[in-house]
This record gives sequence, structure tokens and C-alpha cells, in this order.
Amino acid sequence: MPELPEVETIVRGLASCILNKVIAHVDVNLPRMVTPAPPLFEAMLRGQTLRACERRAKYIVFTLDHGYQLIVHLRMTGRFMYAQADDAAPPYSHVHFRFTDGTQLFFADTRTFGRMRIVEPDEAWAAGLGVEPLSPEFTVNALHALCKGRTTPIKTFLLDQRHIAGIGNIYACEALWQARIAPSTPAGNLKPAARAALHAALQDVLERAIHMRGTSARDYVDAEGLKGGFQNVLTVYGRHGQACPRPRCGGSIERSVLAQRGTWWCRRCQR
DNA sequence: AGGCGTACCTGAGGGC
DNA sequence: TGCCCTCAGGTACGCC
Repeated sequence: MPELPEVETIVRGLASCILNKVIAHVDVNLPRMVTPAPPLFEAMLRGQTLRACERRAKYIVFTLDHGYQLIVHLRMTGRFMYAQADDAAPPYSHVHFRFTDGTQLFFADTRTFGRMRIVEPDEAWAAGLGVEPLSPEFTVNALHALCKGRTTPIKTFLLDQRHIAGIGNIYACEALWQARIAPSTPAGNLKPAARAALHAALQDVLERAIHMRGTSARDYVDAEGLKGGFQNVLTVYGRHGQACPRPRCGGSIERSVLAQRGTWWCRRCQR
């Protein structure tokens, strides 16, 4: 389901709903989703206050009183749902939190790929993640250094979270279209102008998507059940056979497969 | 080291 | 109607 803009939207919504609430009770219905295994997982959360709710890449990071953190990855269909005291559990609810004021937080996930993990205060759980694409550290020069010498297709490179962390299939396709770069171009072969265009396109696409509260291509809704709006302005993702939206291009969007992922692009203006 | 294929799951949608 | 196939916003792991 979610890439950086969707996770950012979820985190902002959660922060407004649950910050400083005290966890009264936790129930895990699908043990393989959580680490450590229940019942320790529940015990480590019970009685804790949620002191922070932040995003790193596509991860949601809750900081607890005792300094441990709860790290959540939604993978494809994971979803947080904030609910009032007497609301029933949604379908596919696998982890249930109840706060001392009676309100609830459900973690629902149709495909059950989502994962939650409690990490120690000084644990380097994010050590393998690349740079945040909207941070000051992500400069054109930084992008150059990361791409240098790589033969892997630029789209595959963008999806690799060890280099830049937070971009997924939708925004990789959209940014490459905006920068007029063919998805199969070897990352190390990008000319300086193309690298600069890609850098600008990535930041622009991600910022616009956050502003529109993410993309609801199929399932995605935020913690309050609201859909995003970016699906209404997608240029290429999922638009196989349609005309390229670039003025006077005249090409049409095709779908190919790169790194086992659907890839939408315009052969005419992306080179 | 880096790139590729497969595995993990369920549901939606298209073709026949 | 219903069966069968493909596809889906992601990552981990094993193999070369």
C-alpha cells in the first residue's frame, strides 16, 4: 500500500489522535506479525505512554516511555484505524490497542505482510536504510555519488531502500516521467542534467503527494479512514494505453516489467 | 558486491 | 455462474 507520502500522512494523523495516550491493553491475533513474540510483545507495551509518532522511510516509529520504540512497516495492505471506545474491530484486524481513555487503535492487514517490532533505545534498526529524499542531505551531488558506476536500471535503483529510502513503485514511475528518463537507463549512465532533473522531480512529486495526503490507488486510507487525492493527478502509473499527458508529446503510456514490478512510462518523451 | 528470482498472502478483475 | 489466470502501493532471502 504505502510509500513515503502515505506513511507521512498516516503518521501526522496518528500523532493528532493518539499522542500521549496510555496503552491499557494490547491483543495480537497473528503472532508472526510481531517481534518479540506474544505475550512479551503485549507486556512490553502495556502501561506505556506514546511519546512520539514519527516516520523514517516507510516505517512508522512510536517512542514509548521506557525509551523502547515500536517500529511498524505496513508493507502492501497494512492499515492503522483509530476508533472510538465502542467501535467494532474492522475486517482483518490482527493487532488491537486499547488506551486508558477507552479509544482504540486497530492494525488491519488483508495480505498480512505488515510487521511490528519493538526495538531497544539504542538499537540501530535503520542502519541499512538510505537517505531521506526530502532531507537536506539528499542533494544532487548525493544522488550522483549513489548512482555512480551502477549498471542497475534507474527505476530498480530508486526502489532499493538502501540507497534512497521511501520511494515505491508509484512515485518512482511518476518521478521518472516528470524527469523524462527511461526507467531502464543504467543508473550510472545518467547525464548531469538528467540527474538534476530526477532529483528535482523526486522532491516535487513526493512533496505534492504529501500535500494531497497520498495516493489511493486501491485500498489506501489514512488512520482516520480518509482517502488521498494524488491518484487524481497521476501521469503514468496504471495508465497503460492512455495518451502521454505531456503537452504536444503525442506518445502513449506503455507498461513493461522491471525488477518484477509493473512499470508505466512513455517511450516517446522518456529517454 | 550486486543483481535476479522467488516467497510471503488475499482479493479484485478480466477472459473464456 | 464460475473457474483460472494475472496483478497489486513491499521487502527478505537464497543463489549465482
